[in-house]
Amino acid sequence: MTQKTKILLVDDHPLVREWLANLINEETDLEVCGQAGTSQEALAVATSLTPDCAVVDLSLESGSGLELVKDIKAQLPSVKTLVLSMHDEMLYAERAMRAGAAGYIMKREATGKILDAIRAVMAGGLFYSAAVNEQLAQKVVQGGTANPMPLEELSDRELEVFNLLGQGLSARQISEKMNLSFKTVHAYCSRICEKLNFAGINELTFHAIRWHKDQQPQ
Amino acid sequence: MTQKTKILLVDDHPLVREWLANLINEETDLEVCGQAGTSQEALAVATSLTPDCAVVDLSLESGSGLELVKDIKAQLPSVKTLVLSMHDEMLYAERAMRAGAAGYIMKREATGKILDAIRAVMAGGLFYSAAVNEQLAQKVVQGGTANPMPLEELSDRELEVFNLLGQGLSARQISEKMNLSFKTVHAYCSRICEKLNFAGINELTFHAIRWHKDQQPQ
DNA sequence: GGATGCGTAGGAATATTTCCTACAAAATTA
DNA sequence: TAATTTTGTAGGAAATATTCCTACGCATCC
Repeated sequence: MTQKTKILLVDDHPLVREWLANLINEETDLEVCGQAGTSQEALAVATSLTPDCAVVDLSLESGSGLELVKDIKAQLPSVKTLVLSMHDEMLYAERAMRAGAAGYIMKREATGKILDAIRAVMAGGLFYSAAVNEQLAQKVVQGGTANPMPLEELSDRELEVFNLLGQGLSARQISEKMNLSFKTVHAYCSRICEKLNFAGINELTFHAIRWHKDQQPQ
Repeated sequence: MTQKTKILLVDDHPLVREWLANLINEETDLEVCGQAGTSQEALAVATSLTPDCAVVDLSLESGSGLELVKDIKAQLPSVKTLVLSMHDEMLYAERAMRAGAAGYIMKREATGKILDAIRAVMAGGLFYSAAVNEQLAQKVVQGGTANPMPLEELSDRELEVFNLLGQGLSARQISEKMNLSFKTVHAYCSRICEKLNFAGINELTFHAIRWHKDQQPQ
């Protein structure tokens, strides 16, 4: 063996960091070269230690883990990033992917997965766990890049409805506001669901509300 | 030393469980006697192994951690329960306390705290971390300030439904997840609407989703 | 030792959602 | 330009969901 793979751990739970460090340091080909609890710390440490791989928890207290992933990608493109998350929804997996993460695993998953994932990304691959992949496969747009919510594909009216849904209006209220038959609004909803790959109005509304909230700065 | 304190770990993240097990087993006076990832498992294991203390994660995937705490209290009153939570708010600390937990600590907190907490509850005491205590004190001091969404008024089950709603689940899905008739879930929804002054499930869901989003640091 | 709150749930009347179908105008593509 | 797809619009029927009521045992609170 020439050199161990140097890993930087970024997680604001000391517990998780310690546990991971332990796990990793028991491997002969991997070693933890540094730890950080915040994004700022992480960037500083990463710059000075030049790890091969950064394992980043998405839900950092100060600033978003996603931003950190982006920053690492921008400032230290040679560092592979593996995202650890406690969210099992796609929402984050997709965002992580777009942010430039080479892998995404959930804390719920088995221990060994993490080591596998590190090795997979170090081998130049991507590691997205099975559950994520399944869902992702259905959402892949042509060209290989997965787009989390291709709102650009919505027509003007569809987007209008989407936006109104995000404000908490019901389909009926929207139809009144837009002076349309509620049948029309439902037709829009169906089309939006198709385009965005949602199962029904429930899922649609959920994402619309979250999206709408993201739009508002604060 | 006569006997090590036997501890049962209940958390649906294998990572956290392993980490905790490691941490605990390094102590001379403590030992992990069993682990569980679900409420059902936890109750079964607890019954057969009769641990001295159960460390329970509040946010179990199947069923609520609060319910588990109550069940343990009811069926195995000799088992001390220590609640681990990733929520830093009072909302859950208070409920945990009332459900019969002897302690409440947040995953964010330092490692050593957990061991301290276990020893504290085994010594017959209560362990609620500093932050919780402070907030409790403040709450006692400043009496009635107008609260836009008085979630404290919700009962445990109502809050559970509110939270699930915020995750984007429909009433039906919630009824399945909680193993209740959907009628019951609807009854909860009505009561929540009354207490929170919402017009219907639409408004309720809207606020639940936004609230839920605020809870996640992201 | 009633009154109130909680967890649970059934019935009936409405309202909403889903799934289809339809068609003219506009846009895109062959 | 002719053919095809996307938009904006909406109706019908069947499946579901929501609302509003009622109910009942158990806890807890005054």
